[in-house]
Parts: sequence; structure tokens; C-alpha cells
Amino acid sequence: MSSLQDVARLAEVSVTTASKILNTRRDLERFTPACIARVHEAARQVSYVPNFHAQRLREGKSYVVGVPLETVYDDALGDAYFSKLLNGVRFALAQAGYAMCVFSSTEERSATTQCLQQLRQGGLDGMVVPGVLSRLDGRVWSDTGALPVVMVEPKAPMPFPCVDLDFRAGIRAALTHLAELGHRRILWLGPTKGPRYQEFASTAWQHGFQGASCSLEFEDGKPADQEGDARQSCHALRAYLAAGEADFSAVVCFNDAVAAGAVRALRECGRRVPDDVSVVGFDDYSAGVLDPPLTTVSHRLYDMGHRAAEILLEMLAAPEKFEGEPLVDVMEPALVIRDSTSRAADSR
Amino acid sequence: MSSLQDVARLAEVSVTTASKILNTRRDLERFTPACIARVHEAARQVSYVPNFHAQRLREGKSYVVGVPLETVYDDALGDAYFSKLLNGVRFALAQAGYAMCVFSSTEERSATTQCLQQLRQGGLDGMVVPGVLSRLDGRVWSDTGALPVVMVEPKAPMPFPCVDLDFRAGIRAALTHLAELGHRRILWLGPTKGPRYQEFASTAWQHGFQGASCSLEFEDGKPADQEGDARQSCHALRAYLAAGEADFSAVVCFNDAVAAGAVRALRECGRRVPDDVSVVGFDDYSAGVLDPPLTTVSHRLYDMGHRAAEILLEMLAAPEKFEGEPLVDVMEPALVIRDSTSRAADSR
DNA sequence: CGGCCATAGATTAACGTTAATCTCAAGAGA
DNA sequence: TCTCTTGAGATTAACGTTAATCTATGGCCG
Repeated sequence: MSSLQDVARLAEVSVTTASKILNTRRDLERFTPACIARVHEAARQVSYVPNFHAQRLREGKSYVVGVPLETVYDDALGDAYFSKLLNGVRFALAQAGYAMCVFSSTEERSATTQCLQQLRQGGLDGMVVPGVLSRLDGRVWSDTGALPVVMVEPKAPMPFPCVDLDFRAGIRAALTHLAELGHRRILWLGPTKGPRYQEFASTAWQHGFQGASCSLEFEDGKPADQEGDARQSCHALRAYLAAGEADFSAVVCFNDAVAAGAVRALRECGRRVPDDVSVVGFDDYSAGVLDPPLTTVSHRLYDMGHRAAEILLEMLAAPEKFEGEPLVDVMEPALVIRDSTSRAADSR
Repeated sequence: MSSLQDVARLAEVSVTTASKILNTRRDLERFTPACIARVHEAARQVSYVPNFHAQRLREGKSYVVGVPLETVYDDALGDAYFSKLLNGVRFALAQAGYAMCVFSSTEERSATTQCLQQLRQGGLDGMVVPGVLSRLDGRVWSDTGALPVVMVEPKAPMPFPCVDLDFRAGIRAALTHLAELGHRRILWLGPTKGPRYQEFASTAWQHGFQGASCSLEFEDGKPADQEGDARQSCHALRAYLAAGEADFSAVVCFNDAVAAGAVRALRECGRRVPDDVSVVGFDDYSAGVLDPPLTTVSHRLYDMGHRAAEILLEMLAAPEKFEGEPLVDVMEPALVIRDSTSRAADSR
């Protein structure tokens, strides 16, 4: 590890001169070409690289943004959720020359706590918080009002800007799509009890789903267990069909895993997808690899992460613009049409 | 931002005293309780937090490890791959008090370049490199010999420790499982032309797969496009069956997406899975949500990431142990048995 | 009563960088 | 010849922390 001092000594100039020539490039016109060349040559010889922490300390800025990930979903759903979100954050930051630092919870301290600590210490310039997690540990958020933090979905009580998703618009898009295909009797399939329904979706789903004809509910199991979801929904729908209920030509599902279960149940009961029944998923985490590839409402997590990072960067550039009521940026989900929906049989 | 100076001024002690009492806690027995209390009270009043970069500069250590992610796979496969890998790295590091910083490529500079730069600058203590990517930009790796870097799969020519996966053992496990179920005629289904086959698996597959009776090849499309994989393998197997080839009771697939395509083709041709034909996937990225849930060879990426981080931490603690020939840590894949394999029909 | 030691801290120097100010010599202008 | 300017760089001080060394006071012992 060589420092400017080594360079300066070798080039027989002052440390400041070396700094100006090698790093800041200010007042370059004030040095003779010979001097500049000497400094560069010396830097090469001792293979000088500027010290990260010294520069950051001096500048009072880190160019790093933190993202806390509590251990909540350790499965394919969590993979998809966080991976897409983090990709969005990462690329937006990278474009602006920032790095992204991801924090995990340990036995002693939550990821959010660690992240907030480094933020206060100046090791991070800001923070993007997947909001699903932000409600864990409410006390962690005391005295954080003025910190540069952006939340992602759903809107939390903390007074930070937030990027949210309009679930209702997503469901509306699904219903509109089905209506255009001639479907009139639509079944809603998803958990309506259990922790997840409480947490995520209660009002959004309820309001968004008023257009459905009927709804089939099943008890939520472990939060976000995809295999479990698929099994639950398969059982529920199979029982429903076995009971002779068949007054629907399309199913809208809570997520892609539930949709996968629905497809399985329909098949087992001799209904073809999409020929006999159309199925729409939600999230677009696994929809592409299912059979048939699912029409689904995309969560657009990449875009949400990207947008959150953009907002954070704006906050860092101009904090005064973000005083007052915190910004809520609502994104529209996107309907991705694949092969699990088609024109209703009775409207062909 | 208050500093030790502010605290010291307010508590009427020297800066060093404040440092010892608040941060290092060395020589604490040498201060009167009254003094200690005064310093703590002052720290509270000015809400002191130690400065991150100043501490790191002083200590000459960052407690941050970098992971470069080049933009290679921007799809569900990439999500699963990197998410699981990063989770493993993250948790291992978090346990040891390290943070994980993820780098992305920008238009100008590759993620690896950025990461290496910060490593040399002392902003990072080490680096875990998903090896799939390390071969991009060979020149980037010149003059990096002594840096604390650990690679993950596959073994690259760079002289760093590496965590690798024994693909052959994975295939062997799949074949053994099928043999135990009475299968004798096994079809290998996967790309055998195109970039991916070249890159990943050529020798591993070829050697590992000698036990298969026959193999069906299709042209590789875009690297790692899951939907594409499923479509390709579905077409290939459908054509194969349509041509009257049916001399197999089990299929071992290149990855889960290929297996999904295989299941689809088999179904379309009236074969039930697993009753008529057993199917084994590879990777365990999406195997759980497919119908039927796939028996698959798990890539164990979480474990690989975890192990890589552990090795890196050992390197940081005792660099001298890692001189000489770089360590290669080979992990055994794990066979995950789900519902797509069953006893061969002709052996029941 | 002088020397010695422990107590309770303060002072100094250093980590590596940089902004602001300062110096010194040469040349220009009056 | 004397002042003024300009060029080319050096010095100083600062960012916030900490390890190593130093000082001053008081008590104890011989």
C-alpha cells in the first residue's frame, strides 16, 4: 500500500502536488509538463492507488447505498422478489457511480439496524428498504426522520418517500383482459385467511376484485411458501370442482404458484388450460417456465427498485425538494400475456 | 454530524479519552466513574456516532467484501442463481461482522473492474467472484495474483481458491436413483451444441453421462433463457417421440427448464409423468413449483456461496495458509427427490 | 523529606487525502 | 532600481479516529 507520500518523495514534489496531479486534477495548468510526468512516473513505480477511506473521509461522502434484507422468504419466491428488486436498485445506482451494499440479519442484530447504523456513521449515503420488511421491529425506526431513505412497497407509516404498486390496477387489468376475451364468470383464487393476506393484500385485493363473480378461499400456510401455495390452491380448487361447482370460465390467482396449483387441479379434472378455462397469475416470478406459460400480472420489481434508487439519488442531490409530505410514487403493474388465457368457449 | 471533538469539548476531557471511553473501551479502568459518565452524557447530548471512514482508515480495514455481478443472465435463471449464491455469501459474512457490497457493470466499466479497483484502494477487504463471469475480460485479471479473492464455479485459470461443484457426481446420483427405481433405459436431454454447452458442461456432462442409454441433442439458443430452454427441449422430445423413438423409461435433463419442456412433450404424447416416464431435472431453481414437482439435482448455490465466503474469511485471517497451489473445494450436489420419478413400469 | 510508584488523564503523532493559503524567484513595467 | 505580477509549487490545517508516549498530582515508604 503506497500513499501519496511515497509518490511525492520519489518525484521530489510535495504531497499536495501529487494529489492534484494524480487525483483531483485541479490547477493542472500550474505545473510544468516535466513535473507532471515525474509524478506520474513515480506513481507508476510505487503502483500508487488512492486510499478509499481517506478520500471518503475527506469528502464526507461514501457513494454507497445500503439495502437491508431481513430473512423472511428463503425460497424461490424470495429469490425472485429480492433478486429483481436488487437488480433494479443496483443498475440505477451503478449508472450514477454508487455501489450497493446489502445487509443481512445476524443472530444479534437485524439487517435494518446494521444498515441504519452505517448510514448514521457516514458509511452509507442512503438506504433503499424493501417495505415488506420495514414493519418488523418498529422501534428500529425511531429517530430516523431526516435520513435519506426510500421505501419500496407497501406504503409504511414511516415518513419516507415510497415506491408502491397499484395492485387494484393490476387486478383490473387482468379482469379487463378476460372480459375482452369474452369471459363473464370469473373465479378468484387465493388465501383469504392467514398472515399473508392480512399483510399484503387485504384491501387492495378486496377492492380490486369486485369484478369477480365468485371467490374461493383457502387458509394461508407458511408465509410465502411457493410449493405450499401450489398445493393448497390445487386442493382447494379440486374440492371445489368435485363439489360440482363449475360456473366459471376463468380464474384469477393470488400469485403464480397459486395459478400453477390451479392449472394442476383443472387438468386433473379434465379441463384444458386455456381451451376450457383461462388462468391468470400474479407476480411473474415463475410464470414463464410453467406449463402452459402463464398470462400474469407482473409485479415489475426491477422497475420498482430502479425507481426507488432514482428517487434516493434525487434526495441526495437535492434534499430540500423532499421536505414536507413524503412522495409516494405509484407504479402500474403490467399484464404479461402468455398462453394460459384464450377466448371464452361460449363466446367463440 | 458530531465528532469526538464535540464530545470532548462538552465533557471537558481530551479527544483520546472520549475515544477510549466511547469506542475502543481500552484502559477503561483508568478513568473515574464520574469522568466516564460525563463523557457518555456528552455523547448522548450531541448524539455522537463514530465516523465510519475515519475508523476504517485508522484500522486499515473495511469489513466489506465485494461481489461483482456482470450482466449475463437477466431472467429467472439468473435470479435464482445469483440470489441463492448471494444469500450464502451474505449470511456467512454477516456472521463474521462483514458487509457485502454488490457491483454492477455500467456502460463504461465492468463490475469486476470496479470491484477490483475498490479492493486495491482498500475499500474492500476481499472479493467473491461468481466464476461463470470471471472469464469475461481476461485482461482485467492481470496483476491480481496476491489479492484476497475466492471464485465460485467453475474452476478458472486465475490462481485463486475456488469452490466448485462436482457435476459428474450429480449426474451419477441421478442415474443411481433411477437405477434403484428399476430404470434401465435412460435418455439424456440437453443442448450439446451452442455456447452454453461449451462453457459449462462439456466434459463434465460427457463423462458423467456415460451411463445413459441414448441422448437427444438440440441446438442451444440464447445462453440461459429458461423459456427458450423449455420450448427447445419440448420440440426436440416431441419430434423424437413422433419419430417413433420410445425406448426409454426415464429422462435426465440439463436443467429444470429443459425438464419442464420434457414433461410437456411427454404429456402431449400421452405419457404420464412419473407413471410412464420418470424425469429428473438439474439445478433446483424452479423444480419445486413445476407440475409435477420435479426430482432434481440441486446446484446447492447457497452452500457454495457460504463456503466461498468462509474461505475468504480464512484468507483474511491467515493469508499465509493460502500460499502455494490454490485450494479447490469441491462440493457434492444433492439429489432432491420429489414427484417426477417413480419405479419403472416394467419392474413393478 | 526525597524518591518511587500508581492514578488519571493529556499530548503527540499518525492513518491518507485535500482546500486554502503562503512562498519564492523570475520577469515586466514605470 | 523598485514595485508588481505571475508562475510553480510548498506549507498549513483539516477530515475523525487511535496507539504510544508523556505529565501532573498525590500517596507511601524508608
